[in-house]
Amino acid sequence: MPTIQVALDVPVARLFDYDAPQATEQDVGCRVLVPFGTRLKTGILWAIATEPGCDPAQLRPIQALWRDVPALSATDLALLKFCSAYYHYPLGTTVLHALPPGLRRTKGWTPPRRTGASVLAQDSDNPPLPLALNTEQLQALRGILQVTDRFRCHLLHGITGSGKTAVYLALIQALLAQGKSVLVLVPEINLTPQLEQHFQQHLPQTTLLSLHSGLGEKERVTRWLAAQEGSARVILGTRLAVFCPMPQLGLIVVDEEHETSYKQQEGLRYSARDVAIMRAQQGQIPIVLGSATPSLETWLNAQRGRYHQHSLTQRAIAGATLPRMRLIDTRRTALQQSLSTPLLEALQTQLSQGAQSLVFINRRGYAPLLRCQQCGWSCPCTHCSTRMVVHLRTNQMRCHHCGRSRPIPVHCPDCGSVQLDTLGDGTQKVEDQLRWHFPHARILRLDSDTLSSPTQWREARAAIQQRTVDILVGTQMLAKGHDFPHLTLVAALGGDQALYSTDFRAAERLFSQLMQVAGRAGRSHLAGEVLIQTEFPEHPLFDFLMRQDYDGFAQYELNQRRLSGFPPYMHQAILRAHSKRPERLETFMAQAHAKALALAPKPPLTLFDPVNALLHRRAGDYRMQLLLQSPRRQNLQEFLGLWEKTLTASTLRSVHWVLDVDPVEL
DNA sequence: AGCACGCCGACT
DNA sequence: GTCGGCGTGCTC
Repeated sequence: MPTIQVALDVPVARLFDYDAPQATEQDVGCRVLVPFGTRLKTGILWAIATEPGCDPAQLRPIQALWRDVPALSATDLALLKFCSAYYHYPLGTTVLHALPPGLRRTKGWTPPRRTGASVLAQDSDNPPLPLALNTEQLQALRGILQVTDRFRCHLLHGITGSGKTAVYLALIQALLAQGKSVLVLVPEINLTPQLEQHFQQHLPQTTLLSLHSGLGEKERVTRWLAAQEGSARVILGTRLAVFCPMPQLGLIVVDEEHETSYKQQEGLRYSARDVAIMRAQQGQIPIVLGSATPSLETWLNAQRGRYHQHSLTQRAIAGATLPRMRLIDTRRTALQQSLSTPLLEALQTQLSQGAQSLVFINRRGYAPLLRCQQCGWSCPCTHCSTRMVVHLRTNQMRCHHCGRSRPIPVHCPDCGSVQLDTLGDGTQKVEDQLRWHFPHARILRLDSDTLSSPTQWREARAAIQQRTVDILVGTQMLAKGHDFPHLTLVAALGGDQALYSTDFRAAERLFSQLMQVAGRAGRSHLAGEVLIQTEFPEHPLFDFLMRQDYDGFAQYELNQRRLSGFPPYMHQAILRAHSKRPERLETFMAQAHAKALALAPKPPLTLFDPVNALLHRRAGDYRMQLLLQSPRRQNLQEFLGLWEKTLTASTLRSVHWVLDVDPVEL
């Protein structure tokens, strides 16, 4: 009677054995329903075992073996096994969380009644548009297509508006013609509808589906299955799509590869970009990482020749040029609240010419701070070690970390003073200031408070395209990947707090963010202008930014990282722990530290002391962390393997912990 | 993670 | 006398 090993969604880093008389090798990768303790659980049949790895008396028979959907392939399972090992995360949890939630239920899969609704209507009246590529685009295309039958990692480094998407499309067409499927990853759910429509127009005969967390449960399973059985040939998805089974996969594209949203910040803390690279390596297929401002990790790999680099240095639309850049020193310029005179003048000129402008401020809400002038009280969140943000429109103070809200106080709860001031700017305050300065302008604010539904996005995009808006005010939601052909002025405010940050990646992020937002200006034949207000014009970052010199910036910043021993010259991992009970958390961290010391870490490996997280308390949880680093990845991985075992053995009740390998936030 | 079991305080 | 707190241990 065969015994099977089952991967289950339990935080125990081990497989569980069951009796399954009906199971064969063909069923490996199938879903099984098993009794677990007093309950039933859905698991994945991981392997057929010749003999049980536990006392045979403990074996229980499975409840059901589901062959209702295809089994995960050996390749799919291998990728998950790799992720579990690399991120030091329990195998069962890794495997189950890679499945869409609809396949994790303790019920079999019943397909929805209506079918085909998910597939875009294929418009056979419109022939595929014959793609016109410029010399650089063709060169990149040919370079990438040179070798498609084995692993190769390509960096497509193209300035904003250089037409990276057209290169992706041509690549997809070429791979589809070879009978292959393609996986395209994008950083944000907001980018999928646009790109999906664009791709579908150019690939009218191809079934193309998007895959992201915004879909309904049934829909997500339906699309996942379409990819798994091979009927969907192109999958366009957010980070979770990196685990989507695709039997004929011939190419992976990671658009905006530098985006931090590829990194999952809870549970299995994977980087979809890195998992995509591992997947391409396992499948022996090419992968293309695209960006105008590659991450320094990727850039260094390209410099070292590990990745093949292709550059697009020209804007794709003939006659389109890069925008003029201007820096405004806010210490030496008159400011009317947060807006400088040159900025107001530039906006006025735009308005009088009927031209469209964008004011970028990467902070939503009205103001980040409400402060009592008498006693300094500043509305701390009761559950987080942070202060609440003023949201004037809804008359709320809101915590951006736990989501709690309260009405805006009329007087200070500590001293009773009614002199409460707002400090700093958010999108709402800037919007108000602009309305005051330009009462006749049509102003549209775009941030996650106004753009929470796809409908709102669609309406906003339509308004921008049809030029019924003069000034857009928005956060980075606006900066990514959007093509606004009428936009000719971009003004960026308040990037300065990034330069006060203790995070060594702050400059890299600010540079890339400002390059992205600057890139929204003058993408078609209209010339663009970019104004950047800062208190620190002497920061070297701005020199490179003014020249839009990514290469120079990367070289400068890499040198800084090398000198100070930071990534990408160093590999890091963080033990992150949290608990409602601070004393237990401290005990756990002290023990974890002692255990790490007991493993006698040798020189290339550095072990730091446990410290409070930057946000020490979040939603009522106390948080601490412990950093480990080594210039050699293998060295770090080996140590983590040993340490992880001792941590698992001593897990204190009520303390939760994870290892974060290759963290992007400290 | 759930969910049992088990051992100590204030209530019908 | 028991209801219920959470501290501990197990799940094939």
